[in-house]
Amino acid sequence: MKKYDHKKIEGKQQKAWAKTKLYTTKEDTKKPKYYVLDMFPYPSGEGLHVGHPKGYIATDVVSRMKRMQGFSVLHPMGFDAFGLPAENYAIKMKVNPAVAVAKNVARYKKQLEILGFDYDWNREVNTTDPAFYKWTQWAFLKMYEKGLAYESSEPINWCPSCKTGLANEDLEDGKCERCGSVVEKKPIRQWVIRITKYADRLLADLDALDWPESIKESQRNWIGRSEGAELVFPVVNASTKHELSNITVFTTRPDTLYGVTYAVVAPEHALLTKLKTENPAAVSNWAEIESYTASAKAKSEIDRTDVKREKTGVMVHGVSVKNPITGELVSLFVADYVLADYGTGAVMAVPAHDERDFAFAKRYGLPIKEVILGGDIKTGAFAGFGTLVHSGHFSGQNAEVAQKGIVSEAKGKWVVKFKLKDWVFSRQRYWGEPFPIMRDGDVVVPVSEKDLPVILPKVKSYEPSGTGESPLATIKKWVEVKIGKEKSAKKMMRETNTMPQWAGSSWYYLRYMDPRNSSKLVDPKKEHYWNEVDLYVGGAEHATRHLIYARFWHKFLFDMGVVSTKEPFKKLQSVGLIMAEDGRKMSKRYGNVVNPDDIVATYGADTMRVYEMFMGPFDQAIAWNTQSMIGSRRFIERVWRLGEKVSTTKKHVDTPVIEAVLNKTIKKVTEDISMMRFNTAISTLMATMNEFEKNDMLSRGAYEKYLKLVAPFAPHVADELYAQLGNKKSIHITSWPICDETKIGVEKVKIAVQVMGKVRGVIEVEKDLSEAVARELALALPEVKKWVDGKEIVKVIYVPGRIVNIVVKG
RNA sequence: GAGCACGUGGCGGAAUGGUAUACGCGCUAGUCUUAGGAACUAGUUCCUUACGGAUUGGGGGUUCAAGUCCCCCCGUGCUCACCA
Repeated sequence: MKKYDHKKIEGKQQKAWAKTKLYTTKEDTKKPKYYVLDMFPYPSGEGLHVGHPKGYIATDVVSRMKRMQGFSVLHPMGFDAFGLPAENYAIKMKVNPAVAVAKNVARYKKQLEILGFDYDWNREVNTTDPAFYKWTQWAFLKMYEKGLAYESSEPINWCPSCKTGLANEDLEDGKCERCGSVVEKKPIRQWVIRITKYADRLLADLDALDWPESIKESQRNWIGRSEGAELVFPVVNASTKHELSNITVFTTRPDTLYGVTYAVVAPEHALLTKLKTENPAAVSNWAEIESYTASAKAKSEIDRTDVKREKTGVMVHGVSVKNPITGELVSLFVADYVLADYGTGAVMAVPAHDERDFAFAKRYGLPIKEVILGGDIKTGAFAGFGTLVHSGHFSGQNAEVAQKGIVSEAKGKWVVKFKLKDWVFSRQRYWGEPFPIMRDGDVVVPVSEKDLPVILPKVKSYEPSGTGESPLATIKKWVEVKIGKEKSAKKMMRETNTMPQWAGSSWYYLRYMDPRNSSKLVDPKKEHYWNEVDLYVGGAEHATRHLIYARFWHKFLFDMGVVSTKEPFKKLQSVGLIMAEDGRKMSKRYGNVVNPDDIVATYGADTMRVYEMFMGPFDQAIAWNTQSMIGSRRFIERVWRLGEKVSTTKKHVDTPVIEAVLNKTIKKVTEDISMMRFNTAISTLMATMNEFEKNDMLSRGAYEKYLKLVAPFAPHVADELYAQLGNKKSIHITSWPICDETKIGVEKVKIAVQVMGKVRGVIEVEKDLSEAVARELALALPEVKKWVDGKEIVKVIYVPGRIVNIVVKG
């Protein structure tokens, strides 16, 4: 037998697979389908490091097994390339983003190809391809038609360095996720998507998904549903008691209404401007108030929401607010611990039972009135539900029970609020999908469907202007559109903002089903065939951004009748990060990056694949260790050498022990791959190898079955060895072995004999041995006798195939 | 501060409530080799000369039996964080 030469084998097999179009996917209605999807990469200038392919290897393993199990498998790959990272990179390298992206994509593709994945490259998509983004624009157009996309000039997060507005989801600790700059609040005209309209569905449909609980929990947290009451507090002139206006507060604890000792509005609250215009004389300290609101607004989000900061605020002198249930007048404050964009921007303060109100009241010497017995404010933001006191005729009732009555008596209404904000959808940058929107003066005119796509023009200068307009605004030829041919034709102006990076990735998985369709986003027949994504694998960092946007986009398309499922991704699996050997993140900055090209050259793609699946539990973060990888290489070499032990005579029959081991391995490996427990699948294959090596000869049939189990992990060497046995067909399109349970059962098992729970001996018996015989055998063991003699046997527990436990007394 | 994970040899880790430490790395000894390495063979949780004992972050509990279930504490990681 020749020496194992990974370079030769891997090159040869990859060529053969391409030549025979082994992985070309078809909608085969005679087969069940399986759609397994990777989160497509964002091709950066640095190329892939060994951590990136971990998830791709996993989907490759699953897809190969599924194919062998008779499924028609869709396992596609594409590239997400619009947006800030590509654009900032292009600016830095002084090249056009389109050129940089094409180069990076080519490099990524090459790096992926040498790993021997079974992607059907005929279905490749790229979000920056006009044939693709035509449908991103189309969906936006439909959202606009349905009133889900609207223009707004509310202050939004603005990154001063990237010179663009950002969505809430794009922030990390109040900083720009891309460049780390502290984000400012700035009023910018922008397109916003009413994702909040889907908040309840996004929340409710989570329950049925087969996703990691932690990711579902993050989404619930992000959507942040809370039920509570809106209560109206009249605002009155403090001396005349004359009603000037009113504020609506939102509270989840209306049962504490009797404990309200003051009220607070956010610095941005409309009441202040309203009072200033309508009743300026009612308030005596405008200067103080205005200086406070101005400084609050000037603060960055990060400063303003710092929990450790002491709470500040200013009393609004001259006005009081009236408790809607007691008629009591309490003072009004402006304070920035109340957020303008949550609830109603105004709260009723109950310092006795709310931690934040308590801190504020203590600082400003405000009254604290207890209304719930046993409500310890130190235990959390809110008191528990105890018995009400000092609460009028509600006193003595359970607080939770009393809520309803209090709300109705205060003439409040029950409402549901969400933390989720509408999606700020425009960026003042060049490298993104243009909006299919024009303007005739102030009137918004959507581009008609037949004129899609609106192609992103080539520009000389694509640096951001910082003015709130994108660089597209400077291209007069593109911005001005003539409607009609005659000289008097109307001139319209194109929208010059572009869409955010997350637009294309919100629906790309649908395009793989029908990537070249120019008349439809996806053909309904194909959509019906592939249906939802059966398995989606990617990083947990997308929990609250991509995975929320994509679910929203999908639900919208469902409402439009474009897709037939309510949810896009049936099962989600997170992939754990691969860290560098030093335990830090792999980064050029630290100089600790391991390049897969080098690993493949030295050890081979099969070794790298096996190693990454063997390292540890798939969803756990783990440090790379090149030294440890040698074990995977040895394993492959042992599989290779095992070929020498394979019997050439057809008559060879395996021993019952070998048959049992093989069938158990088939069962375990099949289960483990299905459950993404790749590390134990491989350890089982290794243990099986140890058993095989103890034997003199192995039948060809047994070896072939074993090779099939190895094939998803090490596809090149498995196919090569399979061919060396004289097979003409690729191993990857043969059928997956099935476990023969009858071959497992006959085997004798070693079971432990315990005395008082401590193992004292072992007996080798038939699996279904009767209790009486087991007891007799166990008690006959000298090492057991030693511990039992002279003592009374209280009872004997026998679990067939597992254990005998003798309980003694004395 | 809240939520969610998690804590097992020198290291990565395995274990439907049923022989803890599978599998792999490393290490030790041996074979082969001019040598080194590679490869192969054997050994490798700890204490003890041995008999035996101890052991899954610490403490308690349930059970014939606990790494696994329950309670308390300590530690680590991730996510969210003034959401009324």
